Amino acid sequence: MANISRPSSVEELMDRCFALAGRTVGEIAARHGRVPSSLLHYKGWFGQLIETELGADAGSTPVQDFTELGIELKTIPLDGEYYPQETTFVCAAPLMNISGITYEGSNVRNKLARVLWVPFTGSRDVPVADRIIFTPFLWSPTPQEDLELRTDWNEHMEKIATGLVETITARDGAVLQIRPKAADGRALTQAVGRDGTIVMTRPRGFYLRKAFTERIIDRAYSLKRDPATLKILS
DNA sequence: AGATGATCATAT
DNA sequence: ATATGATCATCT
Repeated sequence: MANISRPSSVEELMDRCFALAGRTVGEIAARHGRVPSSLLHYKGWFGQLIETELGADAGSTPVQDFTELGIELKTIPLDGEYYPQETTFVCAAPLMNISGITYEGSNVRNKLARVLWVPFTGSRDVPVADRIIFTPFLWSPTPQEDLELRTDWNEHMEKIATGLVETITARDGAVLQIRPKAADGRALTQAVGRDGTIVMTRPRGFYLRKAFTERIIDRAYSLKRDPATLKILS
């Protein structure tokens, strides 16, 4: 596989995106090696494939995928009716040394400031190689969406700051939830405890609820779940 | 059926 | 262990 350079402009990045639109994963992956039959053991495979195709080179460093362009890349699987099939991981939830952190300066705000969404077929009954890449699009939170995110973020961080991490469940947060994010259930990390002490707990991450990303998809594609308008996806 | 909690791969 | 990339699968 030849290396693909970083796109030097948003236009160049989007041109590469449009070249992927409507094509199958099998076609795109042909020059990258074999396509897994299931994503069970390769959960991030598609995301990494698209990163490579678009010229992202951040690797596992903690920066945006396209730093110079200020853009974060997110692939999102859609089910048979074009609804998000999974929640979207945003970033790890800080559980220590959080005094002074504000929503404005948070990782959540930064990551979601400008996102390049790459929707694709997520249905498990469709072979990975046959899945379709829909038209990618750029998104930034509307003032309303930013407020929704801020509200949830503040609520979650207030609990974390006061030693209530363990009381947070995935049911909390209207659009932004907190769930475990680790290799397995044995992974532990430090967190603020009840009396300001340090306790060990499971690492957590911020995730966007499907109802939230569904609105984003709807807006981008002007979707009203009307079969007649679905063709624009491919 | 859909959401919550758990888990999978790789690099550093 | 933490960062990146996420989806799986059990439970309600």
